[in-house]
Amino acid sequence: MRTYDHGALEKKWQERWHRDAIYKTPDDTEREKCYILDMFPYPSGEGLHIGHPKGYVATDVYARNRRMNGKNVLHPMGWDAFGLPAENYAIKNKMHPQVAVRKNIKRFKEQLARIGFDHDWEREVDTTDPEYYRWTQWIFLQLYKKGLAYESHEPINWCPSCLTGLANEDLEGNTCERCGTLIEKKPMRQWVLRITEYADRLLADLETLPWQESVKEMQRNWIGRSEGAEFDFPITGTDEVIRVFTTRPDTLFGATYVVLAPEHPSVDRLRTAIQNLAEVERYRTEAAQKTEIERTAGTKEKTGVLLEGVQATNPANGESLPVFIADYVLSTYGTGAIMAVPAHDERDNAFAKAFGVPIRTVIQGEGAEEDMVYTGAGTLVNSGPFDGMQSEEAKAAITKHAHGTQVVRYRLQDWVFSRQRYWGEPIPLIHCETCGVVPVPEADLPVRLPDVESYEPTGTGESPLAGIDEWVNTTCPGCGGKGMRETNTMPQWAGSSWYYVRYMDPKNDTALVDPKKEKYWSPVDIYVGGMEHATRHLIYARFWHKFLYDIGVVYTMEPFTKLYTVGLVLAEDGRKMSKRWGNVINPDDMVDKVGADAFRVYMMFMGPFEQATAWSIDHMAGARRFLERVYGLSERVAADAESDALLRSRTIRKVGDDILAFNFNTAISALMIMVNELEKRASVAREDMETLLLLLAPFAPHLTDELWESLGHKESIHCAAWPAYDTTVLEQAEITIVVQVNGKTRGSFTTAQGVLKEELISLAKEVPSVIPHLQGKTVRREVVVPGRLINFVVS
RNA sequence: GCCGGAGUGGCGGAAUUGGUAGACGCGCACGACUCAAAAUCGUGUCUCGCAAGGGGUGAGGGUUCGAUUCCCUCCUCCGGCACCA
Repeated sequence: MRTYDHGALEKKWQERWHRDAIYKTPDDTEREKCYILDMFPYPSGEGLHIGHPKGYVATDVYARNRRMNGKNVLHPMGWDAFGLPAENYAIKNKMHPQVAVRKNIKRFKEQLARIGFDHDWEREVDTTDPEYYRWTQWIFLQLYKKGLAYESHEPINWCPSCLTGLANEDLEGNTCERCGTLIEKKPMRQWVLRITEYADRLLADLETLPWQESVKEMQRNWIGRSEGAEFDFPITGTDEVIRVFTTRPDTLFGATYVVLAPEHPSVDRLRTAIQNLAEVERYRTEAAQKTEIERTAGTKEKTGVLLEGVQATNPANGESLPVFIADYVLSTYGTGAIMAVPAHDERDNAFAKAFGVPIRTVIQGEGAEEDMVYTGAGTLVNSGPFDGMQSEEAKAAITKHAHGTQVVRYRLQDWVFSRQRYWGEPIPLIHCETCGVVPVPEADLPVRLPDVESYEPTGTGESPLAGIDEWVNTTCPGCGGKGMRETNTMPQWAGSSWYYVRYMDPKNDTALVDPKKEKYWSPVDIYVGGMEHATRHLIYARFWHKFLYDIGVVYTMEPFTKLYTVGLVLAEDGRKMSKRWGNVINPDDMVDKVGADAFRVYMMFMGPFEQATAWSIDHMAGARRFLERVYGLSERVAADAESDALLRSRTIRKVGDDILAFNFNTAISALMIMVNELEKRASVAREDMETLLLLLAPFAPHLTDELWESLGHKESIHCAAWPAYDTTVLEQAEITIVVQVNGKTRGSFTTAQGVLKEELISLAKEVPSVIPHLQGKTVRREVVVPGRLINFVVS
């Protein structure tokens, strides 16, 4: 008996697949395509994490199955290599980030190769390759030209540890997602993308996507749509008008004061009217520094300052109202100003009680309790001509009456797109004293990232690029005069926002993508990656895709049709893997131990793909044992063995359906059942064995190719056709009918399919274990479920 | 607080539209092989009961001939958003 030496066997097949280029993406566009994509990895210095291969094995299995089914498969891989970790790694190890990235990519590739993936490496992309980021810059220029990229000096999130500005999406609460440091608000010059312009489409088109509900819901929450109205509250004795946003125009008569966010620009314009200016300024300064910390501490205690001498007029009833500034009103949401209705809003209520402002009930609702702030809808009271009206109706009526405007507001904020760090795509703009901001001509792209002596962030609000005079100083493309290059770089999320397009046409140097190729391959049919990208990468990519659609570069509204999120691989102790716990599992060690095939089979068998599951060395050993048994079976193949068409057909159907539905664990279970069956026999029919190998090939590509060859095949099993199941055989198979009496199972019998109801009933009554339960009883009802069961209701 | 997802043996987990709960694997027990062990193979493995039979899918109610699946109330865990007006 031969031995299953996975080391030598896997090496042999990996080399042969490479030699024969069997995974090369076909050029012809006649056949049906399948574009299956992994979220490409960040090539960190740590090497491959165990979570990576789980997703990659799934797409690999799927891709192999599709290829065997005759589809043109695009299953590429690449590197998302710009960004902070590479830069920090480079700083720490005193090497150029590009050198560090190349080194890490090499390591990742070796690790991936050992697991036997079917990626087409001719289409590899690397976001740090100037030929790649040339097009990232090109997209930025198009955004700029359409007015969707703008320069701003607003206060933004600043990480005092990473020394860069961040987008809202880069925060975890009030801390930096990367390093956990508390975020500060810092006014600085920055480039911002107008993603809010696409908020409505990003939200609406979610409905067209067959994604899992949780991801869609996360995006809905992130975008945060609310319908309401805006009203103008004029300030007495000035030209100033405060515009407020509310979702409850029906409560307008209950407004007893107005609150502005501390940063609200009206405060500056009202300086002469404000009698307690010193106090106001003190509060504003405090708020600017303290807000974030206080919010983290979780105190909801209301603070604020009355603007003495300032009165606002309620547009509904002409009432004169006091005006406050308070940090519970956010400058970034709505208009940065609210009308406060303490009777029907928890926060306004708390503030009003703390500051002694009157509280006026204007809504009476069912279930309203004493001492509780009623925030529901109801019947209007104390609302002049609108008394007695219902909330819904009153919203429109009062909006009209008080000359308000119906508006829709989003929680989503524009995408802060500049980073004050070295390792990113340079933003392709030039500042000129006469022409202002001028885009770099497209012919001059890429604007290459120059070498620099120190990659360390400066912390000054400028990137290290600002220190390279010979790079910064250039000629203005507009007037030919003196120009200075933009020194901010793009965030890590830029390159990953369109890479799936590049794979379709990776070598194109005259256009972002050849329209013919884009039309053929787009959209991505299956996209697989981590849940953590739900409100970042997946929103950014959808935004850029819609923009590319608008400018006619791509032809679909959405980039990714199906989305599967990889469930976390936990450590054996059930906790997250972490160096701190010392419970990290290294994929290389596992592959050494049991081989890539057993590793792959285990990863797919460990549980439902999208669910978090703890690693188990024992369970992985079980996967290895399973493959040993397949190996053993192959030595029992005999010409005179009886084949089992029913077993084959059942397994073919189950495995095929399960792979397409991403139910890999039950697919493997079906293969195990087949092996169990075949093992009962003294010898195995060639046809049965070949079917087993074909079905197992996507999961265990090396072993199956070896055994396939040993059966005399010259061509790789991965170029063979997926077997078809025989419908007739399945239809002619006997089925088991369960017999119940009063809903309790009392027996079963087997019969041919399609037997008439009457005959089934008489067969059921004759089942020995059923007879005693019917004796002396009257059958009141006979429930017959075709092909499944019969239930006698007796008394 | 709002929203989404999930609770099934000792463990990972299976169960078409409501139709034999616990497939498959791990572990464990016993047996075979062995001087012995490992490996391998065989048998058993939700629970109470000698058995017939009863109970059982987080808890309690309901609908139904029949509920892990549908409805109501509640508990627990995971994830997202959260002073968003």
